[in-house]
Amino acid sequence: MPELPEVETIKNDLLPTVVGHRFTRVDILDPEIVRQPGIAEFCHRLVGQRVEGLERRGKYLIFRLSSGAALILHLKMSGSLLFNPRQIDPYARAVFYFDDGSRLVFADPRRFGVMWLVEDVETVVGKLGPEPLAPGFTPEVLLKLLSQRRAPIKAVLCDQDLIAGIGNMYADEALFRANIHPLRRANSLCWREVKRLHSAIRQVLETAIGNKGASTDTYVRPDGQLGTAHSSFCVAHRGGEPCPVCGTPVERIALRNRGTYFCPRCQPGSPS
DNA sequence: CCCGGAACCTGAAGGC
DNA sequence: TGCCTTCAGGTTCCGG
Repeated sequence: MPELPEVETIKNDLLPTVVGHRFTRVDILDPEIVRQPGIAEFCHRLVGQRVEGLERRGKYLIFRLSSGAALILHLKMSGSLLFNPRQIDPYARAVFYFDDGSRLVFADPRRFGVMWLVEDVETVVGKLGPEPLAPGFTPEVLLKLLSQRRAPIKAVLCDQDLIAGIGNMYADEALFRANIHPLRRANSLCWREVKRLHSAIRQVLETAIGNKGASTDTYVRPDGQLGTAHSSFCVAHRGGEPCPVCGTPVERIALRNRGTYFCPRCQPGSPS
């Protein structure tokens, strides 16, 4: 599942290969993947544009174009970007061709992935909360966000309008490292817990970026390599396995229809 | 506004 | 072998 570390890795991998090149052709194989504008206009306005920059915001990937417009991609749960793949991917939804002969394939088995071509990036990413790795994201900022919510802390961490980029797996990992039960109400955390959580969020995300993302499911890097971040996960996707700290079996509960993994001994307490 | 649940989608994996 | 259920989960929509 591409979350912040996976999208950051894809951005870093693609940066040297696409920046400075022009789109010469775009094939849309699944019309559902284009959210805005219509397909014909999307292709027409993209072809001929040079990529001036590549950025990440939350889980969104943003291609800055020479016209001033931007191509924005969201991989959702199962999307991947493949650069010059050897074989045709059976789940290819769109193919971009560049002026140096290279091509970029947007593949997505579950068909949730989407793209926009917009003049103003803010119309797509405008409601996102702060970047958790930006200097301005301090423990004080986190405390303020959490103090306004009484939903379970796990659900709040995954809310993109509050903090951008954290998804199911990294929320579980951050809460484990901070020794906080996922069902605790967000506004019940004390200052020490907020500081621990702030530090845990940054550690978990930075470590995962260093490991080039987590290949738990369909995620691959543009060159086809897998990320290795999942091998150092403590609880995420590890139901029944022993906690690496105390040996207690990792528990799995459902929260908002999402698997939530935690250690009942290292993350004690329940709601309230 | 806040919160929780369902829906969208499809393949893998496990049970019987 | 084959059918059925569960799991995976980012985002959006809807009802309370």
